[in-house]
Amino acid sequence: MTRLMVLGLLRNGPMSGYQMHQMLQMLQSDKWAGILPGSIYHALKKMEQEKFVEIASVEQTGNRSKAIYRITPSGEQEMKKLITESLSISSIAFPAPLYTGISFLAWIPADEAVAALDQQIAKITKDYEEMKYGEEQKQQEGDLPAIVRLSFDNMYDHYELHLSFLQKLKSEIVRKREED
Amino acid sequence: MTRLMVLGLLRNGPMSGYQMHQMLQMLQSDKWAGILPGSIYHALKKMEQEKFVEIASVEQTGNRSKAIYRITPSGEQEMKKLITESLSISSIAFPAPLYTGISFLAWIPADEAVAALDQQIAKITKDYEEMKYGEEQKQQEGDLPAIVRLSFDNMYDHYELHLSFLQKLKSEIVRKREED
DNA sequence: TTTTGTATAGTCAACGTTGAATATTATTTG
DNA sequence: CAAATAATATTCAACGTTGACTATACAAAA
Repeated sequence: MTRLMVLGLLRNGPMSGYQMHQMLQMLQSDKWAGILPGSIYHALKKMEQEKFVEIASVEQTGNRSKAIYRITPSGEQEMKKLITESLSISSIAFPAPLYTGISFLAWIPADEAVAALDQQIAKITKDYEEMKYGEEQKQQEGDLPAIVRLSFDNMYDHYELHLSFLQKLKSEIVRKREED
Repeated sequence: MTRLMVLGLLRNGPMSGYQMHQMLQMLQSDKWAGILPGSIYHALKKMEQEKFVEIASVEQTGNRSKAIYRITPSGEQEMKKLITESLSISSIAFPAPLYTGISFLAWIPADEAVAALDQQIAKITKDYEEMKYGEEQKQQEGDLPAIVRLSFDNMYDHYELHLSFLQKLKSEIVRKREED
């Protein structure tokens, strides 16, 4: 996934690893992709060996230098392969850490569980609102392509599904505590 | 997550790495947790060094031997810490590979994209049905605790949300192709 | 103008995951 | 009963991720 992201970004013109990192932050794709700088540089080094990318130039600023990478023809082939792959594999993702925690809920006091869930709810709610706000801004710069619209809506659906699940969990824990 | 799973399993009595692997498969938790044998053995070795688990005994079957691990008191403390952690961190998960593929959809022919999505739809549909079937079986062994019920329902919601998203994507790609 | 802070640009060791490989025992099939 | 197949039990090298660390350049404040 990191590899596809890197190749995809380079497909719109040469750039440095640092620029990629900045771009991912601007596009909010750090929210769902979570690609850290280290992974970008690693992917660049690796794909340079494999001849999928190459250094186009090295820009100097005083004593500091940055490497500008470019995608190669065989890199473009690889990119197409990765796109098809990423569409065909199962991308379904479950909140695995939460499920694991739930499996062993009985081993901690109900109060602690509720407090922990409240922390998560707060964090997700904040992310959700930031995303909604960030998108309203974009809305004003003309309307988005239908597919982008669909993807954003899907992200919102995920936030809503997850928040609703967390709330139900909390209620059930509280209900059960009252029961005893 | 692997660590919590391992400690949690050991909390119900000593067992071997191989038994853990089998148990995860039986509980369908391989569906959402996706913990491979290698990770289990690695976690056991690591946590043995950290004194969270220890070898309770070594069983021999002819020439082959298996190690039975047991959780230690400090392992139980660690487990509680990990439970709280897993409930408090943000567990929201997006279908990142799919989103990445979508971002670069324009670089492959629409037909290939649709074919790839169809593959994914087939796979997910199959998983979804297997899960539904597997659960009907359990249903008959008395009803499940409310929290388990909630978690299963959440898994179904995830399957349905994802399938619906994939269908919408397909439609939009087809619509756009017709448009030209 | 020096210091403080922040943006730029990247490296690297430690860590966990993956999947192929290994080796032994148990079971089925011809 | 021999051969093939499956189940048991684990190892390990290759790989990617993480996050802390380094180091330079630039801007702002004191």
